[in-house]
Amino acid sequence: MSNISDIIEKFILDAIKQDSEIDLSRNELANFFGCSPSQINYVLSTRFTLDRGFDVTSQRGGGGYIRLVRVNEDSVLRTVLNRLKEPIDYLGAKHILDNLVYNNVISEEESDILSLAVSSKALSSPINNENYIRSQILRNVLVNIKRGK
Amino acid sequence: MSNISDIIEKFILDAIKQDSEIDLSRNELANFFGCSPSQINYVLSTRFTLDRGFDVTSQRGGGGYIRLVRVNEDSVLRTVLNRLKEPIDYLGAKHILDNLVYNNVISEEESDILSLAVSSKALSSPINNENYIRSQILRNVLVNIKRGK
DNA sequence: TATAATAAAGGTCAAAGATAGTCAAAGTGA
DNA sequence: TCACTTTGACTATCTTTGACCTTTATTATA
Repeated sequence: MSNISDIIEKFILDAIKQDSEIDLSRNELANFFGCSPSQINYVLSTRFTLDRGFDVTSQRGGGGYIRLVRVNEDSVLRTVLNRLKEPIDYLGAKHILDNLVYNNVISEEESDILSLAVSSKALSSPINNENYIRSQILRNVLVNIKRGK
Repeated sequence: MSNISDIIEKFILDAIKQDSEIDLSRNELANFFGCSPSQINYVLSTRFTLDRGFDVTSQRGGGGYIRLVRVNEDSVLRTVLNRLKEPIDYLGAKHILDNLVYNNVISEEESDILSLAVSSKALSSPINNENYIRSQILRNVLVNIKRGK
């Protein structure tokens, strides 16, 4: 039970008990616990996952940080998230969105935007390039959102 | 966190909150914040871009200045759609979304959703499969959507 | 007055610094 | 053995600085 990862996990869990969002310094933590910095990544990636209700973002460079956010868990949402571990086609996604609107998890406007964002037109791409797909999604949403208003 | 660039950014944002156009002195600013003058250029070029709705002009020589202007609302969407003909990284997208919110083209909620939808986490993918990316996007959005501000 | 020198801005870019991320290999314990 | 942990070398990203460059205004001088 006394492996460093568990100890670090407890430490972080304790820190995020009060606030639902905290900023960590990878190097400071590693230093504090006398471990390698990548150990912090290990702890985060094995214990602070989406499945367990955590979201991690970070920034490098001077003043960099690791931001940990505790995510809300709702039973409808949990079911949906489970389904979304698998690939899903547009129609399936649409059904899920309708369902979420019905259950007041998201609003109709939010659903509209999301369905544009995940339409085939937005996502089908000859090349697997993140930046390329990103601009395609935004373009698709923005072009169509104007029509709707 | 505490990197000077963020602090300077806040300072300038605050200054331009009242007037939609301000003149800055590079040297004075650098002096005030105790940083190198070129740091000011760094802040301007990374944070006060056209994508974010700012236009920067300047004059050298005695009595020189840096003029910051918020761009005209009408041209915003056109500029953005034009920009989106090219691939775009996450930070660029975020800037565009902020700008669209500022100009009332989309709401803050819509921006929040979209920025989750096009985050690196949502889009980075080992395989170029539409359905796979779709579920990833939705998952990423839904997991984070409930954190009320 | 016209021109040349100097001063007073701001611009550029590459290197150094400061973080964080990745991945594979080695270690550990049930 | 096998899964989990730990480490370190290498990579990626963002920030900060400084040396050198360009432009413009002002002052000195022929």
